[in-house]
Parts: sequence; structure tokens; C-alpha cells
Amino acid sequence: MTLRRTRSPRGSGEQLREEIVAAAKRLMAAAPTAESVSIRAVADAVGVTPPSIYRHFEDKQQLVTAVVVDVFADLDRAMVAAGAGFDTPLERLHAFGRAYVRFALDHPDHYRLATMDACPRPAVDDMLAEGAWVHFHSVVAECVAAGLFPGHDPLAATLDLWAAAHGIASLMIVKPDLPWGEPDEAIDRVLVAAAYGHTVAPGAWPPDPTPPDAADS
Amino acid sequence: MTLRRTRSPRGSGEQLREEIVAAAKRLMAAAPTAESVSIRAVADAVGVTPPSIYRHFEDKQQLVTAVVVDVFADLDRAMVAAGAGFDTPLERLHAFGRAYVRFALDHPDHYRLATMDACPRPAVDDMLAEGAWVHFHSVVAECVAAGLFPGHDPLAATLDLWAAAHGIASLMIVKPDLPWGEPDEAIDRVLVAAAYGHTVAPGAWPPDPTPPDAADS
DNA sequence: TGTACATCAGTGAACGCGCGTTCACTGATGTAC
DNA sequence: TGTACATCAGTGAACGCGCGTTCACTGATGTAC
Repeated sequence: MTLRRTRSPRGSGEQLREEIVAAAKRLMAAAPTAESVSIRAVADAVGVTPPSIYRHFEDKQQLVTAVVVDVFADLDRAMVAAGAGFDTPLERLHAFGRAYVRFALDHPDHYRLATMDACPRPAVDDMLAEGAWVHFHSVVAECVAAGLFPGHDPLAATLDLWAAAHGIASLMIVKPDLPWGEPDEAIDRVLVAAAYGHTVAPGAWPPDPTPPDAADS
Repeated sequence: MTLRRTRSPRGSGEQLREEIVAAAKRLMAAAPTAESVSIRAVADAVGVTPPSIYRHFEDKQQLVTAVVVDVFADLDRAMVAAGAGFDTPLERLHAFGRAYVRFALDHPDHYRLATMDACPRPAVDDMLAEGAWVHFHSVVAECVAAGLFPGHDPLAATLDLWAAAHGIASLMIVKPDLPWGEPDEAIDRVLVAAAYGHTVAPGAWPPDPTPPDAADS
């Protein structure tokens, strides 16, 4: 496996950088943790010696961050592709949600890296400017604009629905032996419940169990 | 800090075991990962040399597992305490959910260890027999029995609602810089939406956007 | 009550390992003249 | 067209470190006689 690659010509240092990120991403798809993928292993997979990595990344953290950015881009592509062709915002929202969880289950170690590991991560501001967040937020905003989630703020609703998708995705990854039954059914139950749960205004449910005229103070 | 403890008398080897678990738990409350807490650090915190740990635990995994079991017991105690005094199952469910997320936010590293780390974990069967799961499941079952979640299976609904609580808890821990606003409000929004979302039978929502008499096949 | 002894909780020193990172270097590549 | 040279992508060897774990041991404790 220690194939020596041919040296890049003068201007094209960027090429090795991309190969390094790709190799790291590949290795992290089969690793329990970002930490457990070593610089040496990445170098070996690319066919290069460890110090070469440092020509392209200041340290290991930067490499990991580059991989995380790449993973979020994959996730965004999967979501956008799944949402294409649906006419109503609610259908697109569900398609996004399913694609999100599906991506997580199909690439559990990438998903874990990007959303669960205590690892170097892109800044939140960068994240909020990323495709995945932007697309998810805008479809939720469409639902709000269409009057589907009365009384809800688009930003807050986006966080809520993301939390629901993340909850089912991460729990299924971390505890795969729980009695999930058919995964797609469990996913749909959670996503539909989260969306339907937003069709009632915050605070309007549950009804106060104490009837107003039964005040005993 | 390397205080030497006095040696335990003959029969009481168990005492050191408990001290080791307590020290490991304490150290892991301030560590990004179970891995990052070393046997040496635990031994030092207890005031003992590293090999002593191996008299009580076969290896590091067993020690970590013991800590996780302890953390789940803490979580259960917090939930049960929060649920006491509420009369209706729905109120108890909400109290449990809030206590669950509160515990996670109050002890983020313990919560991460128990539910997010790729670390040695108690078997699922043990988990399903644990207090936290049993209590959560039984209050959901009460809600189902009371007709609050029509068409829902108690086991499936428990998983769904757990996923919702886990989603908001873990996302707030991992991405604390997101625009959460008031944490308690975000928590309540997600938990209420998840519960309200279960007041509709699975499959009954959203209504089919194609009217039944418009079939064009 | 006094002594010899078995027990076993805890020690001290070391093992082999893989890690991230640094450093001075090499040698193919492209350019200047 | 030919040669000298600067550039810089990638190398080879080593650094210091902290880790989990093992091993033969020590010496206080409790018991048997």
C-alpha cells in the first residue's frame, strides 16, 4: 500500500492537498474517531511521507477541519438532490429530513465526525453560511411563510427540526441495537411528529390541566 | 496532588474500586473524551499507582463502562426526582424530558461519554433494564394507555421521544454557539412538538396532497 | 499472650508502541542567460 | 540549442512524549497455633 506517488510539478501543490483531504476522509469513514486516524496513516494512504502533510496543513486540526467541511458539502448535495422535484415546501422539508438522516446512516463515521466528535470544527458562522444549513433554513422559512407553522420563528423552527433529525440519526448510529424496527419507519415517525408538532403554536399545547374557573388560591 | 492514600484493610478491596470509579467520573467531567482520561491520571487522582487499577478492572474499557453505568444512574435519579409530584402522565413525561435535557446540559461531558462517544458501553439489554429507560418507557406507556398518542406503540413512541430529547440535548452540547436563544424555551419547543406530534396517528399526516378522485393512472 | 506465617493490597520499574511534529536535506523541474 | 542556477515538492531520520499494560516485588494485616 505504500505506493510512492509521482512528484507534482511546480505550480500544482494544490493537487496533493486535495488528495490528502480525500485520503483522510476515506480513512475516517472507517475509523471510530478523527483522533484515531493518524497523520502517518493519511500520508501512507496518499503515498507520501508524513512531513509532506505539513507543507499543506499547519497541523492535524486543520486537516480534520478540511475533512469536516467536505463532509458537510456531501450532506448538502444529498439533501438538495433529494428535494428536487417536490412542489410544496412541506414535501421538500420531508425530503430534506429523510435525506439528512439517510446520509447519516449511510456514512455513520463521517456523520459522527461532523456532528458528534469533540474535534476541531469549522466556526459556527461558517456553518450557518454553508449550503446544508442555508437550504434547510430556507425550506423551513417557506413552510412558515405558507402558514404551516403558525406562531413559529423560522430560525427557531429550523433549529427544532434539525434537532429532531439529528436526534434520530445520532441515536440510531450510537445505539444501533435498540429495537428500532424498520429504520425508515422510525425516521418518518420522528420527522413527521416534529413537523406536525410545529403546526400548533408554541405555548398553545398542552392545554392547562387546571380549568380556569377552578382556581383555589 | 499525588497524595498517597492509606492502604485498605484485607476484606475491603471494594472500597478502592469505588474510589477509582468516582475519580474517573470526576476527571471525565472535564475531559473531551473518555480516551483522553488516562489510567495514570485516574491512579494519580485516587492517590495510588497505575498497576493498582488493574487489581480492580481487567482493562481500561471496564473502568469506562463502570463510569457510564454510574452516569446513567445519575440521569435516572434526576429524572425520577423531577417527575415526582406530577399527577398526569403527560405532565410527568414533560418533567422527565426537561430533566433529561437539563442533566445533559449540566453535565455535558458525562452526557457525551454516555451517549455520544465511540467508547465501550454497557450492552443494550443492560441499558433497557436500567432505571432511566424503564422509567421513561413506563411514563410513555401511561400516555399511550390514556389515549394521548392514538395509534402509537409504546416502545416505538419511547424511542421517538427519546430521540427528540437526545437531539436537542446533544446538538446544544456540540454546537453551543448556534443561535439557541433562551435554552429552556428551545428545549420546551422541541419536547412539546415531539409530544404533540404523537397526538396524531402515524400515517395520518400530512394529508395526501393528491385528492383521491384525481387519480390519473 | 506471643510468635510464625500466609495473604493480598498496593508498588516501582520497565516494556513496546504509535503518535504529532521538526529539521536539515535532496533532487527533479522550470527559467535565465 | 546548451548550460548554470534558483526553486520548492517531497524525504529520511529523529525528537520527546504519554500511553496501556506487565512483572516481580514488598510489607502491613489478620490468623493459626
